[in-house]
Amino acid sequence: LWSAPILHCGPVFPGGFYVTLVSDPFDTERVGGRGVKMVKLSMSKLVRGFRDIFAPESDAFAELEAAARRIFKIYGATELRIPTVELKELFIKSTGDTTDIVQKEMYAFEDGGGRTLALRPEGTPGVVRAYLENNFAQNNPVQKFFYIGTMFRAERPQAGRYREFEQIGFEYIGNSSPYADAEAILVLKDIVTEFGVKNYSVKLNSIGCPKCRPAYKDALVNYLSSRKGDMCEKCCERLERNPLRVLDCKIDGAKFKDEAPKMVLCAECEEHFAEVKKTLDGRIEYTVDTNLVRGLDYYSRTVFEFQAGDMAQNAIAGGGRYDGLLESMGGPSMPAVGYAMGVDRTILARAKEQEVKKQEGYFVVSLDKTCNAKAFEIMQTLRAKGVKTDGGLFDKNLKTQMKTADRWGAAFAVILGGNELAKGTVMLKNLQTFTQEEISVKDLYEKN
RNA sequence: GUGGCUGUAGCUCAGUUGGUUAGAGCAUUGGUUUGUGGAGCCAAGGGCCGGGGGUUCGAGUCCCCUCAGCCACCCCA
Repeated sequence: LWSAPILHCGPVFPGGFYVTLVSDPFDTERVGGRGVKMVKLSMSKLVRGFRDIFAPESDAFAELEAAARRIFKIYGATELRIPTVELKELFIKSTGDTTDIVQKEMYAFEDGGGRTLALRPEGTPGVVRAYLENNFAQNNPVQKFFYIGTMFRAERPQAGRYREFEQIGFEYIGNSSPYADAEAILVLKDIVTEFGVKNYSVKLNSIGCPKCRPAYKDALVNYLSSRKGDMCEKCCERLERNPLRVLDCKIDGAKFKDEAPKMVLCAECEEHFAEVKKTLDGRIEYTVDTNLVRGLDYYSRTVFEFQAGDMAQNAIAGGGRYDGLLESMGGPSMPAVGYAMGVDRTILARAKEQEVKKQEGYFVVSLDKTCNAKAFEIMQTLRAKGVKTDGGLFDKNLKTQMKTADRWGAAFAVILGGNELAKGTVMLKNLQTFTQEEISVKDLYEKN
């Protein structure tokens, strides 16, 4: 018993106390005998990096998800719902065992059956696993999937960076054509536009394939090793794990940029990239950024990133081609391209652009008890017509009801008092222009 | 994960070299002698001063620990 962890037992007593067994029998605070302690019940707290999302932010989530579903449907993509938990090794194999995501940000745990599982840190591995496991490669190889769900990474939280965050992802499997790359980028653009983000920029690059990248990587590592003395500590680490990142270093990356060997794409990659750019020209504004590198191991050829906002976490979406991933996971050789969009960051980007609160619908006000029944009837009739209608605070005074109408964002107040009730009319007040008119209830219904 | 800043009412913030019962604005609730909100007036409610420990006659204030948020790094969406 004494080695057991703290056990809660028994009911909560008045004053918010409950009895608990503690593992240390010599606990000095014990009150009820050996190892038994009265503890003040404390309000459960939100876990760091996790959060509650209320309206209007929760509305924005629903809006973006709806916009994405509309656009994906137009592009012929189908929704794939993947599980939140996978075997940990899936992420090690696919995301890459050198990435920070796998090395230190995964929520991994052992379940009761001795399996080592992990909360998904990204969606692509699950989608690919589902594709392979259900043998799409044989039966119906070309697939356009999208998914919507929250991901988990144990990073230090910051604005636009949470430990549980939502991503909307797109994976186009089985098409090696540069048009597939363009399609992935354009479907993303259409969603961002549909949702209403205006100020964003698109960065594009090609990081080559297993034919041309290793040669470049070797040349770069060679060069950088010779310059190790000029590098910051962190870059020396980067040199081991992800040498391309050294050129991005804010401390002294610029020193090497000009001298460092340049990426030379092989003929096939060059042609592919040229075709992608040609297809995008005139359809989307973008800039080629030869320093754009993805942090995940599986990318090849085309990589891209959508950026918006002024904070450090300005990447609202990122992705690229991953032709080698399926084969490296034990599947057939199968090309693929995809991306993930950070829902929170996209919403944040739009919120900074527009702060106008929109007013819509009716708020029904009743001035005294004799009018309440009729007022409620008006509310339900408008609702039956599909019009956003609120109200019902009939016990409150007029001032409070009007204030509430304003606060809840109604466009019109429908005011019903004894005079109107007798005549079968209402006062219809436009809350934006301050004007009002008396109209019959019948007219009110017919307007909607 | 590393470094810096912050934490007092629902929100934004005052709070003096440590000293009575911790304040303001906005918000909320009620009233304004009975029908009009987004700047009228009057009144009221609302505080584990993030949490724990220490120093002291006395801590919102000083010290230590801890939790959380923000910023930068790191990384990524």
